[in-house]
Amino acid sequence: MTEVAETKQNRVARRQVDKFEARRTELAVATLHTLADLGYARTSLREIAQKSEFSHGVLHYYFADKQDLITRAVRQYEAVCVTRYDGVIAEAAGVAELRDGFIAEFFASMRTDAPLHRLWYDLRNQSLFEESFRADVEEIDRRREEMIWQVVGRCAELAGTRPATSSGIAYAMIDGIFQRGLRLALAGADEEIERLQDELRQVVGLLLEEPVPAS
Amino acid sequence: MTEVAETKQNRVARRQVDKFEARRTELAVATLHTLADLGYARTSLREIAQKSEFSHGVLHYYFADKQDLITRAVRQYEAVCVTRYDGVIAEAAGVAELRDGFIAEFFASMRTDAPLHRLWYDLRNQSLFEESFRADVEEIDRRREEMIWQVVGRCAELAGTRPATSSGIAYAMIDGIFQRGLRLALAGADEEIERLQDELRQVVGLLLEEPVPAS
DNA sequence: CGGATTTTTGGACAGTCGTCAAGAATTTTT
DNA sequence: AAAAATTCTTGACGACTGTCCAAAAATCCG
Repeated sequence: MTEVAETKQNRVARRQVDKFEARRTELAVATLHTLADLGYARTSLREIAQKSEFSHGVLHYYFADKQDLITRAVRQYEAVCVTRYDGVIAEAAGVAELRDGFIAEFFASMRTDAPLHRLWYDLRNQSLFEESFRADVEEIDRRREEMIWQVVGRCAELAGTRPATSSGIAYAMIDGIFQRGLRLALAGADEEIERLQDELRQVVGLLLEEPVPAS
Repeated sequence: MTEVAETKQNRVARRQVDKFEARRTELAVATLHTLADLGYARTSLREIAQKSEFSHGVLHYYFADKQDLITRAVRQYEAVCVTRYDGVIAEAAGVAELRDGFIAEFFASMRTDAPLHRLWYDLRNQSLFEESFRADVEEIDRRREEMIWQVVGRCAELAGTRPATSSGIAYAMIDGIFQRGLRLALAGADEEIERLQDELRQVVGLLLEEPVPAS
């Protein structure tokens, strides 16, 4: 009996926990949108609440403080951001296909999720001033580097050669290009983006060593 | 007589204007230091005044509002930042010398002026959220791109070849590498910086086309 | 249904912010 | 040295912030 009662209690407890967690992610999503719209400096709890369907007081029912809420939102972002090229990597059969698929995805997300990306760079920079996010930001940055490195590594594999640079440098350069594209996208400079896209194709070439001719 | 009196008035007026301008730059410097220390989000007028020898009220005597003050500080930054490689470019006699001089300067300023650089990236990102700085930021970014392009161009010249990329891409990639180095520097990861420095030498090579052998 | 629990609201709080203005302090001019 | 113009300080203002809490509302459960 006790056991049955306990499992029942457990079931109830679990359901409540799930509900609680669901609302937490719901509010974290609203937070992410607000941050993407206004930037870190201008985002207040009342603005966040206004983007959700609740009042500002509820945020302290589900989160300890603003820090806690934003940290959660940042982790939410990670899930979205780091699996972007997995499909292309798995499916592409040749270097050219992988390169072009990667670039297509690269620029598509640059345009579609522009506000979210500018938030990422905002938070990464913010973490250079405050300790608080640093751990999470560094974790996400590591994942992003891995992601890029998988693309470059697979490219090299398909081309029968090796990457010309280290993982860190490759990521740094491609990230720099992404930032530039993002700024162009937010400025609406479409034709310049076209040019950038063409040039990125060449850069991917630079990142691979010349294949050694079979002796 | 009237003319003499006028020139005297003019002299007085000019002296007052100069004094006024001198204090403005003095306060703009204090603003720049505060921004570099705290970041844009945390910088308040009272904090700025505390870093100067005046009280917070004086800021509104010399500047219309916070916007005005920060804009002035940003322009102050530009003057410091954009002439960094001029000496090396002018003096270097060969590719290797220019490349190594550039890289030395690159990493020296990354370490010495780390707080100022993280501020630059903070403001550049901030301008993606607010209209206000955008014009000034874009102007500075253009100057930075030119600066890098002069280095790459001169390298190519000395090597008897051409740059392998456009100005925009070269800047984007090198800027990405700088940001990575900056993050490492602020984290105190000295040995990783060493590695990055070595790798940058190779990257500069990648930015130049292979010299065409004389036919 | 009716009591217990969870969830949500909306206002109050202490603090900080940018801005401003009245007047003290200082410098300049006569 | 007196008068005039300037530079600077100080305190106040309204608005906004994160946080907290009492009470209303909604939900759950016997």
